[in-house]
Amino acid sequence: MGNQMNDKLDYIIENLAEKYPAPETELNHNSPFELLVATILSAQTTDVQVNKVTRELFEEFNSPDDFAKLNPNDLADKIKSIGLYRNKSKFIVESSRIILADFDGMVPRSFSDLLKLPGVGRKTASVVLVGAFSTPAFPVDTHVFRVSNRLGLANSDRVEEVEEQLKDLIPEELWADMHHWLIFHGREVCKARSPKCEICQLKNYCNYYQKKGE
DNA sequence: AACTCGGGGCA
DNA sequence: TGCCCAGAGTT
Repeated sequence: MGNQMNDKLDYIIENLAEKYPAPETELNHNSPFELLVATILSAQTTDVQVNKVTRELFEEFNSPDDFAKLNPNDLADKIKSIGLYRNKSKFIVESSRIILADFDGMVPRSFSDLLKLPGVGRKTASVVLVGAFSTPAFPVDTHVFRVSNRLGLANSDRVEEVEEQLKDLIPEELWADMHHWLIFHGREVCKARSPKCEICQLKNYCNYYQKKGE
């Protein structure tokens, strides 16, 4: 049983070496703050639109100081194309104010402090820790959650548990690569609604695929 | 635990 | 043109 898991993990790790396209969906950023904003904007939002909107925003504004001065309604007008824009505008302005008031104008570098910012949950906090501060973390978004459960790398309906199970299973030096791979695989193959099991190299290791065949 | 926020993309 | 997709906060 543990052996099956090891075989499966080994197989996936070997396939990591096989190149998968660099995620152009990766949130680009020139500063921790820009990554924070981009990640808040990305919630519940499929894709590259976020990079475009973020670039436009940061041509005009740069620092928490700039954003803290904004009227959330004005910011909302600039980010309409990504949806949920009223919430996200409020989150970004309010987070900027908290960063100025409580964190010396610097994006906090700890998980617990990041969670104090509105619009920042465990997924967003983890993305910032990894992307801005090279701090080991394992962001569990819906791709990671779904793919891990289907493949049997994790088994839980709770995000926190999936995160713990993955961290226990995967050697820390592989967290980043595994994370990229899970997201890529979730987007391109192991899709939420119509997974392309026929082309999946891992179907023979997959709980979901086997259950489907029964 | 269920509901809300909102658009873009694709069948 | 309607259905599907993706997190965090609130009730």
